[in-house]
Amino acid sequence: MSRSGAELALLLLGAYRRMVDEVVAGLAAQGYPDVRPVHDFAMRAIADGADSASELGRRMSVSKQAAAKTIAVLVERGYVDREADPADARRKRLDVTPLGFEVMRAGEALFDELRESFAREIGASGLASLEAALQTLVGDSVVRIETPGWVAQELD
Amino acid sequence: MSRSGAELALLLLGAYRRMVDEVVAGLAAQGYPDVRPVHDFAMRAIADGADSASELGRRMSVSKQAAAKTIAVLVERGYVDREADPADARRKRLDVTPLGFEVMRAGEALFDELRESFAREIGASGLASLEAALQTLVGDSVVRIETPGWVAQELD
DNA sequence: CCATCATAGACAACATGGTTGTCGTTCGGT
DNA sequence: ACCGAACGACAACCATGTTGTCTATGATGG
Repeated sequence: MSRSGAELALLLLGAYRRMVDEVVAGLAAQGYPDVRPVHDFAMRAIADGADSASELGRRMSVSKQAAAKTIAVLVERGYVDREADPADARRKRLDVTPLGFEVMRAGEALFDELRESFAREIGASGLASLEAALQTLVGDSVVRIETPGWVAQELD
Repeated sequence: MSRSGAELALLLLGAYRRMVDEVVAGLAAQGYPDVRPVHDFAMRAIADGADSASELGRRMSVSKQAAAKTIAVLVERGYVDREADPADARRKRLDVTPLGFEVMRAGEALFDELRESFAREIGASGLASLEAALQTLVGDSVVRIETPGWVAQELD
């Protein structure tokens, strides 16, 4: 084996960074500046039913305080709406705004374009085996991230 | 195409995180707590001739101030030595200590073990195609990171 | 020889994205 | 009616980066 394990890690990180950097740059070019991956991720979770900061924190495996900071950014940019929950005075209900959905759609489109350009570079079958290999290696951890019935962690 | 571009990005990130998390945990178990990837990277650069904070910053594409903070951590933990440069009173010469080399060796071994366990999971040929595909996708960006004759950027 | 410019590093302020801990308020189950 | 659990707010802190400013030193060219 000529390649080292550390190089493999750098390759994985490099490929991820290439995707994320291009999508962030693409969104910025479309008038959505400074949209970080965590913002997109949080909006998806909110759209998917995480309607409170505590719930969002559980889904993203971060503390509710960290989730609240992310939410504050999204609210400030108009991507998420935050209003009192009539049914529970402790909660502030969260909703993704039309603008937020715009960003999510634009991000998805950019990611998909990027994936298609990958397919052109390494071939459709090459991409399929790449994804299959990665799926085997990461096991179900990606699935776990997207599982709606999130397993609550020890945070808070 | 059933899979989305965003999922591909998550897979790449997940695989990277799996490697890094296991190596960090392994190093901690061997008595090197809190060694972050950036620490290993910085030590490699220092061992490779980046003997000042400014030079290290250039090689890692971060500001010299950020490099100096990383160096401060490494010095405090005894992984790097820092002493006045007799030939240039502005500089503080950097050297990786024997303890630092121990950490680097341990990290390499853990990364290589992990890569071998990947080979068991997806086969040696599967790993080879994975690496080839990633190399194609990232282009020369990884090479650029390791290039000794680093292209100075606009930082500072 | 010396004026000027570039560089090294120290220090401060700040941003981002996390963490813990504490607290008041509200909800819900016994 | 109570008490525990949960929500959100607030503060303090950490890690890792950024700028910007400053001093000391080195290098270069007239």
